Amino acid sequence: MVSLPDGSSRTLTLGSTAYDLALSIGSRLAKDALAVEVSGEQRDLSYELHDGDPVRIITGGSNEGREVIRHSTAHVLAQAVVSLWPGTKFAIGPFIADGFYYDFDLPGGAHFTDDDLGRIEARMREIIKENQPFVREEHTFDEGLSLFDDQPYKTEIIRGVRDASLSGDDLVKEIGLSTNEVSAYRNTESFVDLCRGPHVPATGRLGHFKLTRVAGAYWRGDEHRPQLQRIYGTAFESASALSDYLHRLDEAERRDHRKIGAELDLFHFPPEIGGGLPVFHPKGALIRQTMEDFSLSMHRQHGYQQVWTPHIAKSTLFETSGHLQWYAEGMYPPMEMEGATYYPKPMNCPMHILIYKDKQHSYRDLPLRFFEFGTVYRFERSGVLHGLTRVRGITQDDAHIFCAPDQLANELRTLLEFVLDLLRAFGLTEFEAELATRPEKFVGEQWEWDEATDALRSALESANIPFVVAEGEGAFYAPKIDVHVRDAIGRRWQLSTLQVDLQLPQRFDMSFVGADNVRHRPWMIHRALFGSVERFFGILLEHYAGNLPTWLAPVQVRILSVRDVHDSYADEVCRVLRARNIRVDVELADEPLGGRVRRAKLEKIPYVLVVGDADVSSGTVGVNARGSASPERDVAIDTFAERLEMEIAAKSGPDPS
RNA sequence: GCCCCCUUGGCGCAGUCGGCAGCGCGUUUCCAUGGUAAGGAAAAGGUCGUCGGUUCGAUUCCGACAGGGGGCUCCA
Repeated sequence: MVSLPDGSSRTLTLGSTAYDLALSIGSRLAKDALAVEVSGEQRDLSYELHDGDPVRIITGGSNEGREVIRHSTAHVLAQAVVSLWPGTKFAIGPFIADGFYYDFDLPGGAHFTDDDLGRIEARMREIIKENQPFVREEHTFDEGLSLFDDQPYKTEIIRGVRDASLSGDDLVKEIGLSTNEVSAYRNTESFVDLCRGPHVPATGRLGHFKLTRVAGAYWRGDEHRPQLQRIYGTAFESASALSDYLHRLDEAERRDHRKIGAELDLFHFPPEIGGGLPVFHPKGALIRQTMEDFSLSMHRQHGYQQVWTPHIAKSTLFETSGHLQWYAEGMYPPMEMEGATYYPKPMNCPMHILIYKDKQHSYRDLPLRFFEFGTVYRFERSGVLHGLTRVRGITQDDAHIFCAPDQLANELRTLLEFVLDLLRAFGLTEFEAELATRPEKFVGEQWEWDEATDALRSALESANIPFVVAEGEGAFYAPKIDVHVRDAIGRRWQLSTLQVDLQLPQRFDMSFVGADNVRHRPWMIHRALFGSVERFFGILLEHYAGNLPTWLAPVQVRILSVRDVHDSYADEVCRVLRARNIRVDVELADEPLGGRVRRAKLEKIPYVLVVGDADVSSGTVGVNARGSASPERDVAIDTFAERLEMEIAAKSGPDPS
């Protein structure tokens, strides 16, 4: 007798397997079943059930089902590669968020090329067609070591599991083997792979897969260890689910901010300047300035004072701040000048601290909030640069708040509300936060950490957004909150960071005079809301697929005259709108209307106004809004302008399309 | 930095099994006067990323380098 998730139970004959159970419920379920969860542990369908087991059948459409499919497909990939490159050492092949990968060490140091993917896929399809069973084998550690004695990566894993098992470490679970023996899955006489399982019953259950790319990847992610050849792929339960996924990839490609940036003439990366150093063209600069202006006005409303600091400073400043000690590999190399050594600044905080320290502060001054669009330079290895989301010259919307310790909690609470308000104004509405707490190696006093962490936690609780605690993920000097957002197609981006700094005030010997007429140490909050202006710009372009809301659009309105006799009226409408600070341009009648409308649409301009005979005589315009199915005729100019002004003030519309 | 891929007019791409290169968009000019996603014609525009090698001859084959892209690592 076993129990099912719906509360019912079923009686089976002794020795029945999970597959027998599925079959007893329905032949359809038996056909869809891939694996089973028994007492919270995933098992194969061939698993023999025991009396009283709580059982849940795993089918293809679920996340767990897909994990099983992907993991099993990874094994097929490994078998295919081993058969095509005899002598290959294979490492690990897990499922990942949207697919799976497998890492290989090819004989003679060979490398995969893109062309190999097709050959490997073809071999995989043969293996699937053969409908090879996945047969689970359980071995002692010693048996495992001899079974895989020609597979050094496998034996390394087995030894790791054995040692962890002996020490009772959690690592055992992490690697995926949960008892003091090892399990393996055999597909054929010659192909067997170390694995926790579960797997689909046979390769015939697979087939909706695609290999996507090849990459180099270091064994265990350690660049000092051998570089392996990785193949990425994905797999689904059905052809339609696979094709939906491939469409989502196309959608992400369509939204790529680098592509949109080129199409809309917003920015580019001149090789003459250097990798990761963008230039913003007039339209891109306008968008960026609009973002920054709005941010600055919000900061002023929230009690921030704007400051300005230089781009380079003497090495002694970064010695005091500790950057040269802790962050040197992220810094640009130094410049020598008149006997002193200068560095481009990697962060703005030391300079803001110097502004604070220029005079003595009373508790009455606090909190002090210094804000700056500070451009910092960080050395990023060439391989990690990626459009605007990963650059070497970064403009942070950076501020440092200096407060008395008893002000911290309140300051963080209002700050977090501010963060969310600002992001919402940019159309981002789904937030998830991460609270990173004290790591094992830390500086400072335990009570300081506890107090700062509690203040961060209570800010999160009062902001009412979902958050997870990342135990031990904080920097060595401070706990922090990272705010993540989901964009229009559900991708997650890390944006804002709020960090309570317990160290810099001390390193710079900062102080304020308290009500007790004694000097105290202020606490400091680092915070950036966009994170980096460049990165945020790129994320917004992807979120909106280039269809920026009217307040951000570089050209808000384009006016088209129907025929050349309407040109002067078009100019007149342009003057009227421009006088109301609306960003508008005109394209006169030098080609047919359809072509000009099309071009304006491709430029993703929010409103296209068409003016012809009827409009000239009655002072109206035809309004073609981005995303609307049909244009609106005979709208009075003032009516349109007022509507537009309201929309700009509300930072809304028109709908993207 | 490491692995894989890419580099042909402003942009997107063909192509040359080695014999001095083609399309579409865009640009310019002329014609067309067109009420909502491409009107027509003509012209201009490329030392095929750079340097070296093989060859009678290289944009094509080989090598190095540079730039870009996808990953690894790291992070905003």
